Amino acid sequence: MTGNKVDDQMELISHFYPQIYSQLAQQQEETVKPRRRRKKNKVEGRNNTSEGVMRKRKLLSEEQVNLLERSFGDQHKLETERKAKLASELGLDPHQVAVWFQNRRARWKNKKLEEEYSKLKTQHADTIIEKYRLEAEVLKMKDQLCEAKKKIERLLLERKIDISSNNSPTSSIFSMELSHFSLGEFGMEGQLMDDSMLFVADYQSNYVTLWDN
DNA sequence: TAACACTAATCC
DNA sequence: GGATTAGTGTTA
Repeated sequence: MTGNKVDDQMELISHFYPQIYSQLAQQQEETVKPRRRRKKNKVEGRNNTSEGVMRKRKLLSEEQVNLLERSFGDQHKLETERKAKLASELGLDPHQVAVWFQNRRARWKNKKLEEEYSKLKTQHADTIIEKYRLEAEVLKMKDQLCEAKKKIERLLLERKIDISSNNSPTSSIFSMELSHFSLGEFGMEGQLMDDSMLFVADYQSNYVTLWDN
């Protein structure tokens, strides 16, 4: 029952977190050894229960469980002294108290494991969402870059046309002004160094070569 | 020998 | 069928 759940969790971890999975798998390999199965309907040992006789499971009272829970809340480990004290307080066999603590620790561990797993699952989902958001942002920025390039090309074309058609002294001043241009809508400013090289400053004033023919 | 993992048996 | 109690084998 519990084993299958853990197997499912391991499968998911192996899918989403291969690195973590390999670590866990290694830990499991180191700790889990093959065990022999217990035969069915053979209750023996303590209380002189005879072979083949069905075991009667005695449910603990609410009061007993409450005290055990409080004690477990204080400390998960059960020392011999505390076990004897609890057993006498509850009117139980010290072995029963030990078994109860053993089972309680197992439940606590399972719960912790499930919590850890669901935390990992949430983190994974958040990471996927962030990945998609960043991918969309990259696409948007690529579009912006493409538009900026088009605009710059138009400006360069206009400049060339101006230079060739207007050879007056003012044309050089005009071209100087044109060599520095603004692409405010793209959050950029550009500086044309010559006909083939262009530098663009972004918001942080980091100059990058936009293209270099 | 206690703690643990696994399992069966039982209860609800 | 899930939760609980308890038996069994292994390990440190």
